[in-house]
Amino acid sequence: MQLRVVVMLETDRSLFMSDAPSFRNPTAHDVARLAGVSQSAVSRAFTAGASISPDKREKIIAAADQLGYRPNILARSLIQGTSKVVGVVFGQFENPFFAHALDRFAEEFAARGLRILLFTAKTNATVDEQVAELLSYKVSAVILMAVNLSSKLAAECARSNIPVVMFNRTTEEDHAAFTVTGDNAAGATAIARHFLATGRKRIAYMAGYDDSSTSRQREAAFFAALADSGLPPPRRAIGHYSRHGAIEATRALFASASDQPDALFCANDLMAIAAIETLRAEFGIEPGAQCAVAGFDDIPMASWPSFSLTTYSQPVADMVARAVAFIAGETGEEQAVVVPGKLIVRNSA
Amino acid sequence: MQLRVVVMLETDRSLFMSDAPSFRNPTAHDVARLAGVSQSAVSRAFTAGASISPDKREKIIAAADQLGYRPNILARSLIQGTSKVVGVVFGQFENPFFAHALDRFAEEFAARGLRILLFTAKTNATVDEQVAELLSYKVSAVILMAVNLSSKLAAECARSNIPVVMFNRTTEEDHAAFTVTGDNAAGATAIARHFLATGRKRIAYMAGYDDSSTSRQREAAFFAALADSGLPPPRRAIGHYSRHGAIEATRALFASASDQPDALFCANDLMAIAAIETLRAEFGIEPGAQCAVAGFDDIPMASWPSFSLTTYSQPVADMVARAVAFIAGETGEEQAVVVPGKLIVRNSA
DNA sequence: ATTTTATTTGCATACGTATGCAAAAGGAAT
DNA sequence: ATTCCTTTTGCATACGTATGCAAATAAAAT
Repeated sequence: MQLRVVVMLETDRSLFMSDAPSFRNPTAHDVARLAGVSQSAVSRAFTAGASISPDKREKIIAAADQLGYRPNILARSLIQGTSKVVGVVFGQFENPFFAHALDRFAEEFAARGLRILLFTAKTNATVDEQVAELLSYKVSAVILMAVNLSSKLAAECARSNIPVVMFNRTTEEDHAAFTVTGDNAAGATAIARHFLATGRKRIAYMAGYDDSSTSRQREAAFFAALADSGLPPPRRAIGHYSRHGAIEATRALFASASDQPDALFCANDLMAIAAIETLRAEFGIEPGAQCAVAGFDDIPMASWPSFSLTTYSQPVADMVARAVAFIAGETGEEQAVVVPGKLIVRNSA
Repeated sequence: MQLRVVVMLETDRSLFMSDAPSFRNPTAHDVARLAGVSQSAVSRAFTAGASISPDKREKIIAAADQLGYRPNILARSLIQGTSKVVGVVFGQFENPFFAHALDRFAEEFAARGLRILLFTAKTNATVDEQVAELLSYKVSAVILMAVNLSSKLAAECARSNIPVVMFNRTTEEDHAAFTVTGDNAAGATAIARHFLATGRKRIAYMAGYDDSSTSRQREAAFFAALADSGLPPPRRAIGHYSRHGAIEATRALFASASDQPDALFCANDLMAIAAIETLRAEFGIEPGAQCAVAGFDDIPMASWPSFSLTTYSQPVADMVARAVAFIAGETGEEQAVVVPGKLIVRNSA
């Protein structure tokens, strides 16, 4: 009677064990044993273009299916010294422009058998850490979306032969990274001319961040175009590329009831839309007539009837395609690609 | 003299090597050699809580810095049989609800030293492939956002001891996955009661997908609540959880000028906002008065003045926290978590 | 000074796959 | 039948790290 109890305990434990963390996935050796071949053959059966006879491959695949075998990508990457993974450092979830770009990247990468290892960085300070860790993963490329990388880490990437792409940002350092942006100068100039052509005089600019190349380039070209026409430098506020920041910036710009701007160029659409809503809700200003509002990006929301935002487009799909082409080595020597967009005039200006 | 030349050639070659594609990153062995210790010691110096004296660790870290050494995570994961990576399968980039959730996941994971391997799946058919590949990466968990997994693959994950979380979806199969959702039934019921309390009679429902548990649950509860009050089953259209689909669905529901609904419940906010805009732009209907519109999620956009959408909230941060807690093993035996939200009444209904 | 105990260290091996190399097998050509 | 060429196959090793184990060292207790 007592023995019986002991046996039950034993059984119980072994059942537990097979369910427990110690479960071992089948390896290429297991498959090889079952199929009566060598481990090398199994490896070749799962490697496109490897030298193996069709019938043997078939036999191996059958054995693999039976065991539920699946090659361990970590082991493969360890040998090959590189993984089919691209590191993406992402900052701005709030902005649909980047969400869309991430979506496009995912799709383009998938078509090339690449995966995305996603890192998020709220501050530029953390970007370096993230990229450093990406190196440990032997990623085959790094994409920085709307964040800046220190030249120290850019150099480290270069040393490890890992291409770095800055998406929608540029860098002063030469050869630190491949950059792909929209045409910030042309876009800002087009917006400025449009404002001037429609008789705007009291013009304001809402920046993103002061340390963002994108915002600085748009600002510089915008200011220059206005100066060319003899206008004074526009009033200016910083919206931090966020809705919340843009609302505050709008309040600041329009606080003085006696001297409100009659045109506002925001460094991106997200902020421009926030400005439009704030003007309507808090100042009773309907954008388009009394005050023109323009953005940058042409995110899908810009065309929604509620906003009908005049903006300069950044062709996300093209930009992503250029970045991916660079990573795939399908491109020349150029280090900075500028993808042209176009002025899209809607009701807001 | 000649020896000297040879030495220079040697130097030259090694310099060349370090620049060329075949550049080899320093390994733990290199660091060990430089620091005069064993490779094991290097490994221990980089492993928290490992047995190593403080001064030796210091010496090793110094040598590592000098060489630019960084542990190869692939090798580590290979030995340990698991990587600090969580696979996320993501479908809906268009919907800010999921973008926000992804952001929260990224942050919670980062705090626990976990990384995200991102897969996108436009169709449910591809989800199985993606998850299968995730298994090859020895991820420590799988998160499915707004997609369904076949029970076959769920079983395979279970066999490999990889926890699976379905975010904002449920499954009929027992123990196939941990599911975390908002309170679809309570939410839909609350919306229905709100419609009834405000005297709505010709009520319509816009579904997401027919095979989405979320949409089905909301629909069932909504229909049941209306039936309880003796109303006929609402008119119904499918919006595919997309803006485009929702616009078409709205047109279909309001096509007959003689018999337009006076209330519309959309399975999520994204569609509800599209409906609001379509009603305004194409039917001259201002939501709130002539026709009530309600959504589900309470995405940030719902509170924007342009929409002021009545909705039932899904607390993203809580939902994500529950999912992460499950993965981290900080939770009990429950298989399905329902996080309550609340009815948020704004101007649209 | 000696024993006991705790801590640190290196050795050796394992993780699961890819791949250079040489042997074997299969075909083609003579 | 023999040679030659092509394809297939297995052996052995390497990738870079973690870890059990025993030896060595340090610290504590007697």
